[in-house]
Parts: sequence; C-alpha cells; structure tokens
Amino acid sequence: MGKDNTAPPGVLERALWLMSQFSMKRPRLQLRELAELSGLDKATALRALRTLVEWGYLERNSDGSYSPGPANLRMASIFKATSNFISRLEVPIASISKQVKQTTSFFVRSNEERVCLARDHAYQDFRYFIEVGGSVPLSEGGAAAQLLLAFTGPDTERRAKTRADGYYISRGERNKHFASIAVPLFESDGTFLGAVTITGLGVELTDEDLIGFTRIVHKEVATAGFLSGQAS
Amino acid sequence: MGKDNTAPPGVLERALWLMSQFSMKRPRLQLRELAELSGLDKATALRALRTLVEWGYLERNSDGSYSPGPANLRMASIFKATSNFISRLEVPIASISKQVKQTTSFFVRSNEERVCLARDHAYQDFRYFIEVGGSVPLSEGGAAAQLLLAFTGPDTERRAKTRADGYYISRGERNKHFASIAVPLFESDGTFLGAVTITGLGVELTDEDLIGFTRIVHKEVATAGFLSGQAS
DNA sequence: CTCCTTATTTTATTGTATGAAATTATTATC
DNA sequence: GATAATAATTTCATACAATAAAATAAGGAG
Repeated sequence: MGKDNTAPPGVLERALWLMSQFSMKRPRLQLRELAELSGLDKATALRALRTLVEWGYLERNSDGSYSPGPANLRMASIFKATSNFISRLEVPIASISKQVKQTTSFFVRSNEERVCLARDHAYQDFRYFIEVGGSVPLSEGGAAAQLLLAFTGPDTERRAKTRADGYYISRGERNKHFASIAVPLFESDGTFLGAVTITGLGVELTDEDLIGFTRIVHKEVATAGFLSGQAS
Repeated sequence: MGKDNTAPPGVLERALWLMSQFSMKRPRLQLRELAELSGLDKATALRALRTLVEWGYLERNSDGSYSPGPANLRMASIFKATSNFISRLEVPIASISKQVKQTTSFFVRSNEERVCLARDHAYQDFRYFIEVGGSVPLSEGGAAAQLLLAFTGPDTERRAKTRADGYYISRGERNKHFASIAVPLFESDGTFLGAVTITGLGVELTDEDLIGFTRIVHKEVATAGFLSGQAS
C-alpha cells in the first residue's frame, strides 16, 4: 500500500504527478512533503509548483503550504457543462435510485482514484457518502473501485470473473454497514465509461436484491443510449 | 481584444496555456484549433494534449476533439473543501445579499478570467448569472473585471482612481439592463483576494444606492475577519 | 543567540522538448 | 468509388529547457 514513489519523466507529467498528491485527506502540502511523496527533487518540485500557482491550479497558503486553486473550479465547471455523460446520466441515475430506493452513483477512474460524477441520494440523506466531484483512492477498495480495476487495471483471474459476471458486490469493504453492487457502463459502441453503483445498508439488502437491481440499471441506462452488464 | 497568440516557453506552461484556451463558449476544441489559438506547433500541442488526457485533465471526444476531463472535478472538489475564503465568505455573502436584496457574488482573478467562487441570488432567481465556478474573460469587462484589473493589472490612471475610491460601478457594461458595484476584498493582513460584487436591475438602482451598499459589505465581511474598501 | 528545519537560488551538465517535413487517417467532393 | 482536401500522427536531428547537488537564505524553536 506504499505510495509509488517513482516520478515520471518530463516537467508536465511531473507537475500532474504533483497535483495527484493532493486529496481530500491531504489537501494542504508543503514543499518538503510534496518532494517526499512525489520522489522529486525539492528544486524540481518548486519550479513546477510555482508555475502551477501562477496559473491558479494551486495556491500558496499563508503558512507556505500548497493547495488546489480556483482554476480547477473553472475547468470543472466547463467539464460539467460539456461532459456528455453527466447530462445523459442524470435522468437514468435518478430513475434507478427512485426504483431501488437506494443511493445510486456513477464513478469514473481518474488515474489512481475513482471520481464521483453523478449521484442521487434517493429519499435517504446519509451525510456519509462523498459528494459529486469527491474522489477516493482505488486502493481503498469498494465495489466501484473493484469494478473500475476489473475494466481498466492489469488483468487477474478475479477481475476476469467480474467482467464476465457484469457486476461486483461488496459488503463492508469500505464501510462495515454498507453493501454495494457496481455495474459497468459502456458507450453504445462498447467503450467502457465507468461504474454505476447502488449502495444501501447491508442488513437490508441480500445479494439477490442487489443482483436484481442490475436489471433496472440495464433498462434505465439503455433509455439514454448506454449499455451496461457484461463486456461485449 | 485580439487573442494573445504568444505561447510561453516550457512544456508545463504550454500545457496550461492550452487548458486556458477552453471556456464555456469554447468547451470543445480540436487539435487544429488548439494549435491555432495557442500559437503552438501541432506536434507540440499534440504531445501535451496526450498527457493531459492520460491524466484526466482533458478528455478526447468521439469526434476527436478535446474537452476538460474529470480530474478537474476532483481538484475542484478539494479546492472547495480547503479554500479558506469560500467557507469564510459564505455567511457574509448571504447576509449582504439578504440586506441589499440583490445578487451578491465573489470573484477572483485566475489568469485572464474572473472566476466566481461564491454567490447568493437573494430572493430573485435570474438564470442570467453565471454559476459558481463559472468564468468570464476579463476582457469582457463588467464591474468585477475592472476591479480585479485595478488591483492585479498594469497600472493606469483610471485604475488608480478605482483603488482610491474602493469601488467600481458599472452600468450596462456587460449587460444592458444590469448595474453592479464591485468592492475589493482583502485578507486581514492586507493581501488582495478578489472582488465582492452586487448586481441588480439598472432601473432600480442609483449610484447612491450602490455606494450605500459598500457600508454593508464592509461591515459583513469584517465579521469574517476580512477587510474591504480602499487599499491600505 | 544558536541550532535545526524548510525554502530558495545558482550553475554546469543532461536530457527532454522542439518543429519541419513526411506519413497516415479521415472526411468531403465530384 | 476515386480524388482531393483537411486533419492527425510519427519521425528525428538540433536546440534549449529541465535537472539536481550544493550553497545560501529564511524561519522557528529552545
């Protein structure tokens, strides 16, 4: 579970690598930490950080530490406005969540994290879930992470099975009390997009319940022109 | 007016320069356009775009064009969670907006754009305004843009006056029917942060009304430990 | 004031970024 | 279906920007 300390070559990749060191849990990092985490030389990191700050992708805090800057908001805003799937998925996600009476989300992989692009909390209002835009390292597991890895990670026997099943069920993997099922979502041409995940209280949901939900997912995403289930 | 076609040196800056070509109005750009807009060689742009896509900051659309990617959402989400001013400003902004019965916003400069970091629509619900995260080129003017330029741009006589006044009023500058006043916001140590802007219908608001609002702004932002008004 | 940590600058050296040209893919036109 | 036209991608010798080690400066703690 150790961080991969091998920095990529080239300034650009190194700068993005530096950005990837920030997370909800570590939103503020100082030069020393960034250099350590990334495995980059202090001077090298400093130069990249400076330009990132200059362009607003990071900002320098009064205590000298760095954290994400407002330029990300600008880009995220454009992303939300253009991303074909965010808009196309909103209706199906809401509809699924209403029918299964559980929280439904959509995750994509962004490097070593899963990012939540859409979510409908159904009638429940757990403050437990991460919000749209929130991200969690894939290494922390959970149904969505396993499914994303099955389709985008190096192949293993288990992952082949997940792809063949067309779903992945997790119980208490990330949180003791919850159970989730993750189903792959494909563009109509078969390209893999991400994971649709339904999450609820473990005690209320049997595996059969969860597997039953997949039919609803298939049906609803189809209305927006997506495919889900087994890889073609 | 005309785009500054001069690309900066260095891969990182050039990549960020490419990112800055995207906007709400031009959310999808193809290689050719990006190369033209940025003044970069096609091959050079292509290399940068590839790594940006690889890291999720851009994505490639089915038609081959590029647009902002999900990684921006991840970073924006961390930004929102840590940005000291977003959380500290929420209460004052809401309170101002309630008292003046007009839409109140907070903008920062991010390169050649102004980005909206907070906004309260008061009781009105104009769909007219850009939303939080939305951005507009500074060149398009408006009270917020003029104020941001007065504090962060090259000095002119007019901008010196704006700084001395501690506000900038615009009427119909960006939209015929609206009038706005922008007031600078400073950290308690005097560092400039951005522009607090109050906007309403021009016919309903005299300059005296707008200037009167500044007292309310001063008072409210002070409760959160900020300064506003003339530069110290 | 002194010691320790972290940030920044400097510089000779290394290595990656560059862009013009050639190639391939894609799309439009006849 | 062939041809032209536009856009995307690859190649490669050269130039220029990135590198990292060391030295210096700045900031805190005791």
